[in-house]
Amino acid sequence: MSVEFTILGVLIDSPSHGYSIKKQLARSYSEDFGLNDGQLYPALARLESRGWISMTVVPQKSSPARHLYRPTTVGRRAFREWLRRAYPGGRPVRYDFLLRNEFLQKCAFLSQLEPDEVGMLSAQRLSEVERRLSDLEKVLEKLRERSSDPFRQMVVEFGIRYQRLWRDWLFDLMAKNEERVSRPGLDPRSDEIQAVRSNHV
Amino acid sequence: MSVEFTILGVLIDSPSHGYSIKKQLARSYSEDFGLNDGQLYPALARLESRGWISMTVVPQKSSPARHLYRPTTVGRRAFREWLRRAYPGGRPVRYDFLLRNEFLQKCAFLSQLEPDEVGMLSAQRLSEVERRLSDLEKVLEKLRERSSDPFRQMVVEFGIRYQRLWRDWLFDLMAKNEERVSRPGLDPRSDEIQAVRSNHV
DNA sequence: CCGATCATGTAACGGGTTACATGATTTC
DNA sequence: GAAATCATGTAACCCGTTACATGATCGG
Repeated sequence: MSVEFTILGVLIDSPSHGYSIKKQLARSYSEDFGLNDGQLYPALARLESRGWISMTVVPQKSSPARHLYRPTTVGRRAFREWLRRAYPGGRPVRYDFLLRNEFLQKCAFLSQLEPDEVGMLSAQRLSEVERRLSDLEKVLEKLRERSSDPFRQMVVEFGIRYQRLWRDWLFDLMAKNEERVSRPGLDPRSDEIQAVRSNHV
Repeated sequence: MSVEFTILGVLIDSPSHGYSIKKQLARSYSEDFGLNDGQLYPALARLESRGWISMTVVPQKSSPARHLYRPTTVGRRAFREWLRRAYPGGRPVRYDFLLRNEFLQKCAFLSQLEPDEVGMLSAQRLSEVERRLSDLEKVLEKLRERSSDPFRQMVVEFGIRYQRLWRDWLFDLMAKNEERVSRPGLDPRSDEIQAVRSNHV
């Protein structure tokens, strides 16, 4: 269900073909928003079979024909319902941090590694974060120049703040890791031993 | 692959049975880390069939027998390799914000709704965020009392900062939304019309 | 007696990821 | 001549989610 609505939304903004949807998303949210083909084309097919969009073939001279998709009335209605729909009361919206992020997953077990190994992993992650941060900052600037939809700007703004959160947090992590070096005491595996000794359950 | 390593890591800390793994994770990361049964038990089976863990049945008086899992030597080695493994150079680590989060997905299209509808959705999301924030703060406090692994504390710390990011960002979003009320000008659908008029591609 | 807790799983479905397959045109 | 861009898709695999299925004990 998830990516489908984004695609539908883009089509409501302006009818277009698969390849162009990809481009639009990359342009508004950074290249890393890589909507892959194996997701895009089947999603379009599903939307069509559900009657939410309809397709016309537009032949091109000197390049494969485009499949131009347009939202139907039913599709527009479904989209608006989705937009308005609040999350039904109790539903927890599962862990939206931690999972899906390998670094955080690893973090929980980092005391098993030597401090310098931890340092290397963190440094690597940091450089990735900074690359993304500058990407997104450029994207936001462009959106501002075009004075595009303020809510879309806010989405990118979120991304920027998210990268900054990572950056600051990584600095703190590295500091914690340094502390471990200066105060040795515990060798990397001591936690494990303690835990095993302590019990199960 | 993803949850499997977390499970394996927990088993390396201390051998235990499925149900207890669930509990441990809930305890260290908040109840919202709901590792569901349909994920947990098959994952254990896969880990076993791969030879990374081994199982012994431990009968209980007055409750179903426990299946106690222990990491094997191969399993420990695989885990350490995973821990140490840096993300192979180029791999982009797809969009880790925006997707998987319905609210952000919706945000991109929020100008299609009336300001008060946007207000309601944001307020709802905000209350969810605050609930989580206080949950996680309690978790962190407990971890500190037990003076548990500093890296695990950092994971929860990340979660807290993440919720705070959401909170602050939602305030800004609500402010932007208010601005829209005071300066009417654009009716909710004007963007759509502009876009359609402007062109496709 | 009811609901929570302990304890195990399976089945069906949907969706994301990667890789494969094709082929013309444009740019360096 | 090679690589990128435009343009479409399919197939296989893995994984996550939800719901179903079972059953005993314990506390209120």
